[in-house]
Amino acid sequence: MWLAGMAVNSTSQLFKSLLVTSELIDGQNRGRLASSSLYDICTRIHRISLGTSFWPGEQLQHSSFSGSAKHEKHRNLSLVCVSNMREFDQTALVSAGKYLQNASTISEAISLVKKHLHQGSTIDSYMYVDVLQRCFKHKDLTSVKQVHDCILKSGMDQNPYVANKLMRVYIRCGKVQDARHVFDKLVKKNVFNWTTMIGGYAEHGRPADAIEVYNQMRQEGGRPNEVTYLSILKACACPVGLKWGKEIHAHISHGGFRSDVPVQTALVNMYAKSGSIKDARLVFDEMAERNVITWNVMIGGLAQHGFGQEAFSLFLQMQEEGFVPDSTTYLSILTATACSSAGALGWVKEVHRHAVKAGFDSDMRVCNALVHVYSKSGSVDDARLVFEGMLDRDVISWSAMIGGLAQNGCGHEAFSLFLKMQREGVIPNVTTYVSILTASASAGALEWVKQVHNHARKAGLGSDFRVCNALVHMYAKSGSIDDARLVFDQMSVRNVFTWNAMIGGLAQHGCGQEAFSLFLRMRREGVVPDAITYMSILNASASTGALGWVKEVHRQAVQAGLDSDVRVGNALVHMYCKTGSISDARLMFDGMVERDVITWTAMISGLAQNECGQEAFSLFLQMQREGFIPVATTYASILNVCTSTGLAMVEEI
DNA sequence: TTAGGGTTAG
Repeated sequence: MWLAGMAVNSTSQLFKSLLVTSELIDGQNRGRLASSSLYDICTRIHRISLGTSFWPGEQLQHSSFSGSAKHEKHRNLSLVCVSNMREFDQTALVSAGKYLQNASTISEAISLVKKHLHQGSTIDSYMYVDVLQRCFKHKDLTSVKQVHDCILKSGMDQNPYVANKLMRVYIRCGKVQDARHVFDKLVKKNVFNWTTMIGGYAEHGRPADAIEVYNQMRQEGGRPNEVTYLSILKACACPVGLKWGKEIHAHISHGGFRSDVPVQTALVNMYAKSGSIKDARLVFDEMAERNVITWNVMIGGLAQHGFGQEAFSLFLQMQEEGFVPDSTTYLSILTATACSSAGALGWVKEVHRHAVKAGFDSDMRVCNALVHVYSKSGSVDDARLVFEGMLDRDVISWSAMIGGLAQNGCGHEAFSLFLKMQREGVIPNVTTYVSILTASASAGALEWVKQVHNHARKAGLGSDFRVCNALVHMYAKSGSIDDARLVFDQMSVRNVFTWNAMIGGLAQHGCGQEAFSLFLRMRREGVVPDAITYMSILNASASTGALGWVKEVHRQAVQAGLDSDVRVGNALVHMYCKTGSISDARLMFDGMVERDVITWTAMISGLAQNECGQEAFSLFLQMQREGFIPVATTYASILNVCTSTGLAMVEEI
């Protein structure tokens, strides 16, 4: 038996060799011993005596072994070592990684690990990291569990590398709780372990847990590094994360990371995603150095907040400053929200021109975004042009085009494309079905809705609640309230959207009583109504004409705190007018904090229909004084007043 | 060996 180049035949020799080994391990001599042997020895010593983290530099200090052999701790150490050394052979000293080189599959690698374990040979951290990396690649949870079992059996669960890789794999497989379990069991945690756990929570949208770990790290004296900050900032990049994000910002400033470009970029991103675009811009403007990612984050943040024009200016500015936009820059600027703003089409075309010039017109993701954005900004022709020019298309391309057509009143064409995509071998997913089923109502839609429903059933998506929600909505919209009800009744999981779609559908079909009873059932089943529910149920009152119902729903909306929602308010004004209580309508109208053109039109037409022509006309003037632009319905209402009463205001209008 | 800032359909 050889250890650190010495023959080991007795307890005393073993102990001597351990002393030499520890010297070799220590400091600059570390390199003299083959690393595989070193780790093998360390693993054994660790298993025997230390029970905590075993990084040689930390645990196997020279001094740990330099005391008298008579010392009980060392004596025990030696004795246990001896018993384990019986199983110790030269082959185990060969780097474990080499064993796995021949394993082509995960199961082969695991079999080798198990064989090793069974023979009592040492499995070093490299071997575990190697096999765990294979599990990571394939997101193979069953294999991870088997490897974890081996790790526990060989006592390697305290190895920081092994534990860290194990945590990462669990996180990748969606088992954050299992990662947390490994993490909690770690007696000594290094910055990698802390960061991995924080990053895991960030990846799974759990900011509160990430913050808890981050705070624990600081309390226990851990020092976050730049990667820790990147991870915790990612976790806080959501609306609830803002308050914590601000605290971390202060830690970063005090911790000397003010000029770290990735950390500062992550700060910009955190502020943008948590809703404080002003703070994002502040950090961005103060940065002395930036890179393409920094620009992309700021541009994307502005675009998502609806500041399309500003995003576009920044896009030009970055190029003036010598930065070359990449595909992400184009994706960031072409985000949906930005393009819903008025006048977006102009600069979308401008971005498109830039993308063509820069050669990104063949990038599938950029083209997908363009199809989406053109559809959103109302130019389905441009969307079609981009789509047709694409050499490669994935399910996103097809879904974006289908959704764009559906929303722009081309339901039939959307359906044809839906059939074509399948002919070309692309399998529709939930989004494709939802996209096509959110089409605007059109004549003859029912037939193809039924066919889409059939396809969904065949694809095994017939009971997916997102698809069913869209089906309820679309059946109701295309005229078959019975089919909508059939889908609704067969659903095992329903959310507020499901109830809203059904209640809204019934309301539109003049089934007020049925809508009301469904509204009551929804509440009995513990589903909390939202603004849309109240809006729908108020519309249902139109068919019942019952003022009592409107007042009751109004009372409940107040209780739920939703009466201040402009959509609910509009429906209340409208319904009070419809049921003949113009005084209640006016009371509601006057008390509204926020009004839009619909509010004004509802009140004006209510007054007009209830023979209050003069009042309607003065409200019509007031509306314009307050900066609201009347729409066709507003004019129709007010012109009705003029014709019926003979008021000489027509010219003024 | 172990952690890592931005990214398209609904």
